[in-house]
Amino acid sequence: MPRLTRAESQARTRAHLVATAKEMFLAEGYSVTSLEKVADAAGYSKGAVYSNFRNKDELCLAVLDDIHAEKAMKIAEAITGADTIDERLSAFQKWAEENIGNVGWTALEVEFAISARRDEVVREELANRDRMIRELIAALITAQAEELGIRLPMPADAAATALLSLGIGLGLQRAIDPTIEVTVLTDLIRLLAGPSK
Amino acid sequence: MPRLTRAESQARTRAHLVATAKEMFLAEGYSVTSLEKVADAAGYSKGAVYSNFRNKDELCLAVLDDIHAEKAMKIAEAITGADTIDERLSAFQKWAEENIGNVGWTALEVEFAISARRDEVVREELANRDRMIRELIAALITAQAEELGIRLPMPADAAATALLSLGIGLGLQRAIDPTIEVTVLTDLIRLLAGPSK
DNA sequence: TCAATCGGAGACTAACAGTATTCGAATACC
DNA sequence: GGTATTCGAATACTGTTAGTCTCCGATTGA
Repeated sequence: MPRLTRAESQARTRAHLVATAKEMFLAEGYSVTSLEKVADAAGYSKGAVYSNFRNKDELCLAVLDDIHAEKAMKIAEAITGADTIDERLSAFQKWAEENIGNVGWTALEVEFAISARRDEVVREELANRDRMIRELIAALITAQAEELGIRLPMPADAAATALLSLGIGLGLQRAIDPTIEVTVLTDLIRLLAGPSK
Repeated sequence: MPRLTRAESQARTRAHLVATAKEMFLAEGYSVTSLEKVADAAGYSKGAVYSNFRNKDELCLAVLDDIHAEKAMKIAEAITGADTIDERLSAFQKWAEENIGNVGWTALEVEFAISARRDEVVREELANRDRMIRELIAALITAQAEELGIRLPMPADAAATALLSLGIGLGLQRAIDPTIEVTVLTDLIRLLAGPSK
């Protein structure tokens, strides 16, 4: 175990806190998970949290960044391995079942968004992230439609908004009633892809 | 001013509290609105709240009941006054802009759902309400489709789930970024109605 | 008229986010 | 290499909140 410099040591602390917070936020929820519990579970005190993050919201933003990076990797993997429409659809459906279907994620995103929406800085930050995701989805849709020779029944940005909204709404309802099926997502995609059997 | 019986007096207190809480929850949010502020604003003390409601969640459920009754009236009005598809669509769009578009409502529903989901009793209650709304929407869709001679591209219950999810997701994103358009909702309905242009 | 009841008041507790202060070890300077 | 400084982390503290408990006084029923 090599001796750590102050910067390295702090980075390690920060990473520990983010990892622990991620686990607890996803499992228990944002508001019910106190900073003290997170600090305890990670083996530190509240002081460690507040010298690494301005407040609880900043910690959660770091956690969400971590989650997003992970999700982006997974979805990229899922798509690159498929060529036909049907293969891509089933790859997407599998991803959706594991992610939208897994209640914790959407719940955390939504709980944080709702609780932080009164903070103008965080609200704007979240709005930007949301816009970027919608643009990314729209680009993806356009590319897929072009490649597969599909004529979309609505503008790509509207379709992207619809798809993202649907994902959020579904994930949220599943947090209340996990028996709701995720398949509606692929139903909508099929509908967008048109009557191509 | 006639002398009130004890029961009447309590009912009045309860109604005052619900009305005040409704206003404040919608304007400020659920978690940031303390019971003491609600009680104060209504001209009572916390004791009044706790002798009329088991806890904060119960008060919020009463508020949501109140809101739902109001919304149901409005949507019924909107629909009954229209005969053609286009009239109904624009009536619905108007309703959507005033309701989904008005950020407070969705935000309150979602904030409460997320915060109360750990309470098994409330969670089940919310799940039932959600199921009933989906069934109601599904019935509405079926009736409309039949009346207008439309063949739905997916089962009515899936369409209902999609529509509700879309509404929730849209309202939620609008709580973060109010520039997002509500029109996607009617886009989806047109898509469900098929190429009947 | 008087006793029982119960809606509501208000003091209290525990848990929380966030702040202020302090401690000690890694750093930088001499 | 010793000493002063810096700064990450610990800890004691504050203000606010949901929820509890006790008490008061007005309505009720006899």
